[in-house]
Amino acid sequence: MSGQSLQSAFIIQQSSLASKLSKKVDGSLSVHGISFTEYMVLHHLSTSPLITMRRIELAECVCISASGVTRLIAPMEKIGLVEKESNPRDARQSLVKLTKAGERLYKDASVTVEHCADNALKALNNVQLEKLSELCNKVG
Amino acid sequence: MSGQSLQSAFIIQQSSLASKLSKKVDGSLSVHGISFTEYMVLHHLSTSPLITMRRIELAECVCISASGVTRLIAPMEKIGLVEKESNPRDARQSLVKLTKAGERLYKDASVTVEHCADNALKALNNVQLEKLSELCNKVG
DNA sequence: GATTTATATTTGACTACTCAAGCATTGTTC
DNA sequence: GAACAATGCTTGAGTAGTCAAATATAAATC
Repeated sequence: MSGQSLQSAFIIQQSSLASKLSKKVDGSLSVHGISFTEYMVLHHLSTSPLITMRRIELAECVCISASGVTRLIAPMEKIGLVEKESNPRDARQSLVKLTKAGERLYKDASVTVEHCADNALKALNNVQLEKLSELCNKVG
Repeated sequence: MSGQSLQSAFIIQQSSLASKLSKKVDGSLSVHGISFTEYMVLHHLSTSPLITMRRIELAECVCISASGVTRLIAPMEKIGLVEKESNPRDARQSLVKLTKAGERLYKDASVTVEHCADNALKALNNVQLEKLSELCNKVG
């Protein structure tokens, strides 16, 4: 038996768990016509003070590349979930702002995500979940 | 302040953490010429009793689709990390078996993954990591 | 203030998947 | 044992990203 370190084992476990969870959430969001990644954009925008973010900030938050943001945002803009704003102080930037429609969709989708999350995490009580979250927070 | 449930918040936190961790591991594995997904295949094969698995089992373990396995395994077979075997009892099956070279690469890559995992998880001691792992296990 | 360097974004070419359809084989049912 | 359904796998077409190069603007340096 070649012993595997606790750390390696956790990395593998975590990757598998994340896959399963994100597929669940992604599936549940399909009724709203958005992916989990798009939901993440709406989430980060709506929790941002001016419901507006730079594309690079979004990339960082959503854990994708800058070009990934460009390609992700384009269709969201087309269907009116977000709109482009420019920063008068810096013409390089292209700010992304949540629209009213985007905000509405985010609220609706959040209900779905909550149901899905509750269901996926029903094996844990609130104390356990808080502990888990705290430990994850230490890692990241 | 629209309160977000503990559950939703965790799903988002977890997804972001998984992204970061898997990118780290993936990057570290590049010196061995394999991706994290390919490492997962080697891992599951090498911990399997006959170092041999059906493609559908692999798909399940690695959390990708059956066609994903087909496309993933093809180049691994070409470079000799795994080989195809057939099941005399069921001609539909195409078994995947770890080769000696695959085993060697897995061992080398595991050292890298351990270093990477140790580094990524250095904020947690063993007790905390065990607790974290146990809680994740309850979820999945 | 001209030149160089750094930053923000987009684009082209690519990779790593996905899903749905197809094919071969096996199992079931009558 | 013939017909139908289910299983294991592959293939074609599409999607969601990646990276490196290009472009535009801003900041720093001389």
